[in-house]
Amino acid sequence: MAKAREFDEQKALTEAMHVFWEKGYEATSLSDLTSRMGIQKSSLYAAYGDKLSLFESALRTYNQLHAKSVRLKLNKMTSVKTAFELLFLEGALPNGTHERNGCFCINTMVELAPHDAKFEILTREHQQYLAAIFEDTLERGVTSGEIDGSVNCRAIAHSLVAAFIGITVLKKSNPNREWIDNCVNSALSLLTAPTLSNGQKS
Amino acid sequence: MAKAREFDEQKALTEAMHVFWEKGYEATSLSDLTSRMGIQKSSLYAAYGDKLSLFESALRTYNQLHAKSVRLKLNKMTSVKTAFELLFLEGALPNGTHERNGCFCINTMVELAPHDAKFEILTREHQQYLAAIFEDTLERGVTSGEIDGSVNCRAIAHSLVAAFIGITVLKKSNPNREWIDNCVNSALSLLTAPTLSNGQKS
DNA sequence: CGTTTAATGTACCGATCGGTTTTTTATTGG
DNA sequence: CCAATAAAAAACCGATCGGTACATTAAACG
Repeated sequence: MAKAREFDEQKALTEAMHVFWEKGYEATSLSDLTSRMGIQKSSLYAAYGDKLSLFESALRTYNQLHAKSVRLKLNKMTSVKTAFELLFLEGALPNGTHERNGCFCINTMVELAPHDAKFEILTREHQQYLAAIFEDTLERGVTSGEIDGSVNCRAIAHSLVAAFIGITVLKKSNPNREWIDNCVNSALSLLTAPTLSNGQKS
Repeated sequence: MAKAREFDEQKALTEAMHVFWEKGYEATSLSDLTSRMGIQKSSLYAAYGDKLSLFESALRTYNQLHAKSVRLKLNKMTSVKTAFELLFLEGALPNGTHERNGCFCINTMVELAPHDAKFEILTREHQQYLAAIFEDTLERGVTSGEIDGSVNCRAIAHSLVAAFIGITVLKKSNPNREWIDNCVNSALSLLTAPTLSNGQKS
């Protein structure tokens, strides 16, 4: 046997996640990473492979944390509507991170998904996962009677995911508060005012 | 007097726009630009300044083309609802560009707006401009009787902009067709089913 | 304790980055 | 036809890029 790894692999990965999250893939240099992770380049390559595969690991870490955070946030409130309202207004930052960073997965959808099939898939799967969480939450609302049972929960979940993306990205341009409130209200209206065009499959 | 510029300044700028649009700011190198623009580095710097200011010019060009394209698309159809449906499904690519590129302005909101105040402002102003176009279109629908006169056109326009962003970004992960259709239907439902939560200011 | 073995620190790699300087070319006005 | 002038081409710049090779250190086992 030989030396054991001196640094906490998961902790350093979390640091990498924050760097990539803040700056994006291209704008992040190896020295950005090593300084924030507190390790040397050789250790980085030994533990995580090259820059792109480290990025992938960082994104997978984020997606897990994010999904857990979203699930928690939605389950915390008894009112489904209030839960979504909070989620949309605040986002779901795994830790107390700067709001301007937005969502790491969304950022990656924009930067890498169009040019790399691996990230197209990875980001799509996360959106599908979020949609499933949303759908579960909506069905909880149906069960509790808060939401009309005639609505198509899956279709609404799909729309809420897109609304979440739209609001998250829009926030990056620092629009006024009223704008965001309007968007949130419209999104929430989907679960109180089912129209014919929404309740049925195609 | 001396030599006149040999290349078409506006045409080369349009080429630069397409490169930045496809690859983003960081991933685009000067040689990417010069080869696509058909000019040398010295000409580039003389005509447009450094990389960042060329990017800014390219984005401004895009925003103008995009706004014009959106306006045209919305005014082409007599039915406001159909017009928005087409816009949301197809986006508004100034020329026959690859759909996966999405919207250059949205891409910039994600990549640069959080780190550069100039682009935060520039992208926000474009969203505001789009919202104004949307609002005009909605009011046209109210005038024609297609849309209920009690709706808050500005609030709905705000929401439609966010929905547009959400759908455009979501598309980059290549979701199934049903998903997009659900999102479009939900967005359109905003202009047929005004709920109380949406019709009033705060 | 000493050897093995892997993790770390350091020096290094060619390539390319954004940007500038210098040289060449061409055009226009006198 | 000839300066004057500016555009275009090409050579050049230090810095940094992602990635690697090698030397050093230290821990676990016999």
